[in-house]
Amino acid sequence: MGEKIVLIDGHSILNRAFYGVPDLTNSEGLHTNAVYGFLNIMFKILEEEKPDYLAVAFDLKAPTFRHKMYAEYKGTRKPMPQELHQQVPVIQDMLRAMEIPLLMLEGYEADDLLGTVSKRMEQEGLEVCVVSGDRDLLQLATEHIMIRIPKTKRTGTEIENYHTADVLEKYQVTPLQIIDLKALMGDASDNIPGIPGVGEKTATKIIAAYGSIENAYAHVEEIKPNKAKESLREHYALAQLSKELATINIEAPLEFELEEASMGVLYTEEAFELCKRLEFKNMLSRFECQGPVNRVSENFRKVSDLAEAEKIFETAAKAAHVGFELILAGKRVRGCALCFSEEDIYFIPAEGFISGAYLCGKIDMLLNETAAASTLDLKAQLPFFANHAREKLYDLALAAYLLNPLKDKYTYEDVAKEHMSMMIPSQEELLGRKGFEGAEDEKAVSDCACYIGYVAWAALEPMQKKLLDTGMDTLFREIEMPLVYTLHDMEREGIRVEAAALKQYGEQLIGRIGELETEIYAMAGETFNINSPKQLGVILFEKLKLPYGKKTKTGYSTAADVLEKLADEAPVVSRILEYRQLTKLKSTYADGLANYIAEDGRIHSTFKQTITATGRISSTEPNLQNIPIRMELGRLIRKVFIPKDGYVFVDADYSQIELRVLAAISGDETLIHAYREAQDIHRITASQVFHIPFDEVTDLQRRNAKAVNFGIVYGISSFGLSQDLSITRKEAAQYIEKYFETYPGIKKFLDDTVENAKKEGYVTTLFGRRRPMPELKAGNFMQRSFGERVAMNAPIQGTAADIIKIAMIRVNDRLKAENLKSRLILQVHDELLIEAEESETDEVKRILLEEMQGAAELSVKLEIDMHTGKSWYEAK
DNA sequence: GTAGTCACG
DNA sequence: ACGTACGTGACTACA
Repeated sequence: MGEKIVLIDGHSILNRAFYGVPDLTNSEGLHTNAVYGFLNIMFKILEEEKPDYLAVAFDLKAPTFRHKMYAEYKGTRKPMPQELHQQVPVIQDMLRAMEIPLLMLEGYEADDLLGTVSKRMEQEGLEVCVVSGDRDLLQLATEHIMIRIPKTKRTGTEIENYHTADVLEKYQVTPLQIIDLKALMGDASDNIPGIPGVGEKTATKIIAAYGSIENAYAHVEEIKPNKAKESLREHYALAQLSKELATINIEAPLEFELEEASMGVLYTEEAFELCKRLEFKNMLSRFECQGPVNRVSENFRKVSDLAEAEKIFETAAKAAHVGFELILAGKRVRGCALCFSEEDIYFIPAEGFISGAYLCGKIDMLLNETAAASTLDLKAQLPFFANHAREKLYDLALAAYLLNPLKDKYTYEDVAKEHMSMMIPSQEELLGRKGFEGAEDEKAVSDCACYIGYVAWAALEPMQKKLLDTGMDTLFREIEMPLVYTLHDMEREGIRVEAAALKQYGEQLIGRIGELETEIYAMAGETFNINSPKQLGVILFEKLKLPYGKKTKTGYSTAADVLEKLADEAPVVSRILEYRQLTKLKSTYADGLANYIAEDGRIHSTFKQTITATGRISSTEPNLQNIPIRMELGRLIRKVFIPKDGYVFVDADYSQIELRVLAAISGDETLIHAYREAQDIHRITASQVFHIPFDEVTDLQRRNAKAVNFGIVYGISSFGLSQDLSITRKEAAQYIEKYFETYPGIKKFLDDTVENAKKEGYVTTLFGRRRPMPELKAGNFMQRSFGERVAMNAPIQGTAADIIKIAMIRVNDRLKAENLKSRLILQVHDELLIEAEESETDEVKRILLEEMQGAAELSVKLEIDMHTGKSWYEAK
């Protein structure tokens, strides 16, 4: 068997991939789906063919000989969409990085280059495989040249293969006759004209019978049907032109050295970096076995001997810095990972003479002795530690979050990839879905732990440097790291919930839900699942023929704002709205929360520090940051949140923190002054914007001003404001214009922020937190506008988040420093809730006021509203 | 697993 | 012309 070469039709496969793979975008806003699909097809072919040589052909922009022959050639072809066009240089860079030669020649199309090279290679005795989405290439098929046409189907990519015989079988003509076929039937996609009145069926019959258009023309009188006969007679010249156009030139003057196409490693460092940038996670795993990266695992050691473990901890304490990770299986310590050099990478399992408690104690000690230590996800490990020095401790998951808050996970393999350019297997790959809890493969457990320890150690230096380079070092050390301990304290404390009262609340809802259900079915004339937007849509908009407003991807929208507009049209609508409200309260709050009440009668939510793009924290299992308050019925839920005996709740929230932050960081004199002057910022805004005396501002004017104030914080748009106020876009635009006239500093700040975001690719908060802004590089209006709003909002929301984080740390620390029994238990973005021992109430209030107000020194004073009560309901 | 909806700041 | 306010998490339905 001779050697084999694979030749790929670059544009054609890229095109096919573009339409076959759903849209993908990396965090820079680069579209990547076509590149991704291309590589997948290429790798699949390479795996199947295992060729000795590989090259990819591309068209150049310059006109080809076909343009000279036929002015309209490809003239009317649909231009490539921008999203695809962007990806052409990207795939070319990728192929170059993989050291695959690109075949390009001015005046020739990729087809011609493929034809030329495949014929030359065939002559040299090679097996040739040409990959294209374009059936034109079939004319090249021979015994030794196989044409492969990938088709994207639901089940994946299937590839049709054609040697001479396959073409004959499928098209009833020889490969070369494919050209004649095209000359008759034309090809819309290639702008080959063809002759009128002849389709695929007739063309095939004619060519099968006469062999070529020339011979067919010689026997034109015999041709049937009549329509084809006339057409051929009349348009023979056109058919000849088409034939020439469709003929692939196999003698292009292309310089091609076979040796350069020799299959190399493909997985070069450069290709790896590019894959990383494009965020091709799956693709990266192909690089896994390459290079030195995985050699670290040769130094992994499992240590089960107590004396040896002692020794390792001793050596670790003297190291420049140490990476560690307590390996947890649910509530059990399964061991610990320790790393302090490229050679010293250990997993110490909690078995035999080594107990979990021993390991926890050793790490606590180690942290007090060591110069610096790093780990991933410190908060998860804190329940197992007693006390240790905090200053030299680095949680690298947090560092990774600060460096790019847009990712959805910050696992060790992710950190390794991002910050060490290293591909290592993930926990799931090593241990399966259950992780350390279920894993029985001892070697895998040890390896996984060692990988974690190694990354915790090795990533510190590059990440520390990046934090310094990005100006986020202080934010990391003084806000995010200390906050870990604060959040852990809050999680451990939890909040007391009266189970019986919660149950009662739920039961009280059931009756009314049942009533509504009956009424809705009666009004609809049938029973259906009211909770199904799909079924509900059918009832409202088809059966009851109500006018539908918005449509969603899948059908009619039945969202509350749509239904509210229909409430007057049919009485069933308001019942549906009420039904929705009540079932929400029942399922999410009454029943939902009950499942989370722990043995101690309290709910311990988890606060997540690495989720939001803006720097806020989030709350899960359950989410205690979205307990109802706006509607009275929902608000009543808060009566079941109560302080423990002898305690009260003290609730403090920042008054309009985001708008104050905006006033301060924009430096707008008028707005800053307004905040110094007046209590009611929305009223004074109305007065200033509408040029009327403060006392004469109507409620409507105040409401409008308030909406504009909110809109500004969200990254204003006339459309959004018009929706909110139910006014026209024009009116909304006028409000905004007047607002900006009144507060020119705000306008300048927002404009500058967007401009700077476009230039730098990110925005920052007052404390240096960054949010990357990939959206702004995107071409389409929708995405770009979204990016602009985000750019305006992120510094505001983010700065407010920074401020309350500072306040939380200080409040929590001070409660402890003053030996108080009162504890911080909740944060709801601009609000802190403290469970205060009754006699400490005044001191707690003082601490809250001082630390919340003092968290940041702004040109606008931060005001705090405070309430106390015997339930969360009362304390608001 | 995704889409739609709705609770909060 | 395009068609959304910014940031989250939980629940239900449905493929």
